[in-house]
Amino acid sequence: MPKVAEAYRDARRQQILTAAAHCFAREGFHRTTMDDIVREAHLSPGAIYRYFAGKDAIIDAIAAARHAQEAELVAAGSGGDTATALRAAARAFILPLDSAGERQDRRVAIQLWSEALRNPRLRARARTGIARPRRVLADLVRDGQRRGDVTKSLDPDNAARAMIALFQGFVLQKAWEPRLPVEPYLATIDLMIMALLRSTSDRRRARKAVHEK
Amino acid sequence: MPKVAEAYRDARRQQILTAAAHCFAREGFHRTTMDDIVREAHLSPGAIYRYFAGKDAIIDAIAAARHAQEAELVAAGSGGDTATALRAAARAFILPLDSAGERQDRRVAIQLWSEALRNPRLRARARTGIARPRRVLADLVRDGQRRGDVTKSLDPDNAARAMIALFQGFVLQKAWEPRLPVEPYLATIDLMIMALLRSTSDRRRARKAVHEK
Amino acid sequence: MPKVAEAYRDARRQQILTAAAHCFAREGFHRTTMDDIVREAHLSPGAIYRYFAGKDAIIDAIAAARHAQEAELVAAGSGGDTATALRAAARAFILPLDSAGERQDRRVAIQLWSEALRNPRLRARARTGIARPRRVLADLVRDGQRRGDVTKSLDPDNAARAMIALFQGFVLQKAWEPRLPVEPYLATIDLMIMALLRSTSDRRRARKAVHEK
Amino acid sequence: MPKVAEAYRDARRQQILTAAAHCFAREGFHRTTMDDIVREAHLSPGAIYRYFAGKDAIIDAIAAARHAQEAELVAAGSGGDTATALRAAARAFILPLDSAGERQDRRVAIQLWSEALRNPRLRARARTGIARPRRVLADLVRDGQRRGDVTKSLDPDNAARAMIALFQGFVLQKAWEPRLPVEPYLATIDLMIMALLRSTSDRRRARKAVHEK
DNA sequence: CATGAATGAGTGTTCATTCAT
DNA sequence: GATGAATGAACACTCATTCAT
Repeated sequence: MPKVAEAYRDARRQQILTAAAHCFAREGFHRTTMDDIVREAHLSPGAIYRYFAGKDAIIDAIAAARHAQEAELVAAGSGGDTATALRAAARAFILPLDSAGERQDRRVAIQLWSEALRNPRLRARARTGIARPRRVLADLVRDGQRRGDVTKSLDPDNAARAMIALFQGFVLQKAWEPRLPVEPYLATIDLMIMALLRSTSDRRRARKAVHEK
Repeated sequence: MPKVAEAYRDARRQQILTAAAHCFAREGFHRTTMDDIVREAHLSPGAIYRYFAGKDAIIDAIAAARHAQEAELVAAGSGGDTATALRAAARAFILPLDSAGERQDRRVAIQLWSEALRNPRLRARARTGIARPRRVLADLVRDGQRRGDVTKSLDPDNAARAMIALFQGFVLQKAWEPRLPVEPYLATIDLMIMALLRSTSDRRRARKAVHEK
Repeated sequence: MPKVAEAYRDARRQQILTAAAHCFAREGFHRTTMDDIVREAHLSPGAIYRYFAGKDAIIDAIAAARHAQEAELVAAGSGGDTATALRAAARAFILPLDSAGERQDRRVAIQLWSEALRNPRLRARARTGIARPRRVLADLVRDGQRRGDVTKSLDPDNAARAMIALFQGFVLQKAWEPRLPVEPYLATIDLMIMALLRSTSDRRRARKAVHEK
Repeated sequence: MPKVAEAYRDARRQQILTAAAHCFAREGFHRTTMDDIVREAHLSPGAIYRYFAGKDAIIDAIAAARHAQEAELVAAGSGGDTATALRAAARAFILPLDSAGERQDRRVAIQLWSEALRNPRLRARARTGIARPRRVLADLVRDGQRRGDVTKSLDPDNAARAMIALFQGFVLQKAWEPRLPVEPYLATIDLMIMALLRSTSDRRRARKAVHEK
């Protein structure tokens, strides 16, 4: 396996994936023909089949790339206190939604949600793709609970699910209404995070105050 | 336009829509052929085209039915104080997700999310289908703010968006993992609602306490 | 066979034929669906099949009606000398081509020409439909030859064919260019007829003159 | 655009057109299925669609080929005196009608007449396809008039129309009765041509004779 | 390795005709 | 007789994939 050849292969693969992503975002998986991708990638049909087993393999590779990218995002939101970490995570995911590239990728992602219902491979990817962020977020909640920032009554895993849902739902809503502003939503999420944290600390403070009386 | 004939027509339409929904949930819009629907509905191709202009019209009719049904759900969650109303709404939407029928419908709904990206008619349906619940929820928040149950700093519309997102995201996660239990998630949402409300009342109480000093 | 019922039947048949002719002229045989005819005739599909065995039977009946009508036209052009009779025939056929009704019928007729190529029944109708006019015209030529108005060297049957061709070709050209004026063409045919007649009489006169010298 | 590839493409196109023409002559446009053409051309459905956008495009290409071929025929009949030129033109068009290949093409042509009624593209082709021969023939008549061979009272354009009609009508009649002999018809046309020419010269001669008296 | 012409099963849809009411 | 809902074979066309060059 010579290094050069491998780099060449990767470049070609990337070229195809980029072209395919464009087409998919524009027309959807099923309305996009292999010929569309061929044209967009400036290649020949035969060439594409040297790099991917078929249309499904391309979709799968796109899903893989997406999840890899998301894993990096998750890693970013770490360090600091609970509130800071959660808010950083929210920012990391939601702010990019206003960039054109991300918007395109998210249109594809929504289609992957749908495909995952029928395609076991994609479903597995979707599940594990979500598992990692969920674990990270749940750990953050657990940390907060240990520090006393967050109520013990909050189930870390379902809280993580909820945070992810806040993101997924907004991705969807923004895909349907691209001009939807991002900041107010982010502010709302911040408020929710703070409410969850403050409510406990307030209570603690309140309890403290009572004790001090 | 005799009553009987109209009722007959509606019954046939429903028969087709039910069959189509089954197929769509099982195989997806694009992998479902008209012939699949024909077989499932125990009809002939020609018969179907008497009632729907084509496959797209069937999908559209399913979307319309879905949104009509959802509108009813929203109406249910009204009356009582802010917390009760919000929790009722959450229950109304999330609890049914464990029933087989709803699960099937939600699989179709997720595909509609995806289709709405490219199909303007469906996108319009998606937007208006979400607009009504959003208004109801936003009004609930506004009511809470008027009563002093909810911080003024919470933007009602974006809070409503967030609550809808909490639902949409969970629909998605549950579609990928059907055995995912519903109650813990609901409990988590309850906690979030209470946090938002308590935090303000706590603060008020805290402020009061300060004044009383 | 009661008279009333028979008249009723004929009226219904005519109603269907008229509707069909409209559709055929507008859309052509093959693009016209039975449903089009049903709608245009304000009847039900079943009703039509009580009067005609099928679409082909309707086309056939239209062809029959057309040829019957043409047979009447031919009968009109009789009596008087050769030139008068021929010119009358030309007028009888060509002048109506400017009327809207005839234009519609001719559009249908041209399609019948085409159908006759494949449909033996229609071909037989086309042949016999043309046979009668041809005989009448050929007889006219023969009369002229007997009177000495027309050269003996003119084959009566082929002369008749030529006259019919002059009509058929013009029907076609006018169908493609509906605004094409009819009179100049008629004048041209008149001139051709006169030329054929004069040429022989002139020659005779010329011969006479030589003899008289 | 390499020469070889272009030649290859043209050969394939021709192969399809030939196969289609066979089918159309045999069964008519509408009774011919794409599958018939596919079988006749020894190709696959997909292959055909690489070369033609659809059935209509094939019909259109056949019409184009036909008119191109006809344009060549017209060019042939030139030079010499009026009578010779006209008779040559008549021969060029009518004599081939006895060959099997031409007979097949004419069956298709008659269907094109019919299609042209509803298909604007084909109608345009029919009109311009006839316009050129008409101009050539009209010019011939005009030349004759200038030389004094033809009466000034003959309208050149309508005379040309008449000659074309003589051809079109005969094409039709021969399509219905393939055994119809060609020569007697040609002889009849010759006589008509000579009558038109002689009548004027005779008259001139007659006038001369009167003057000489 | 690359090309792109060819494949052919499969798609959504139509429409002449039938027949229970 | 009349209706019009239902039939289902047939159609034009598509497109993921292959493979000779």
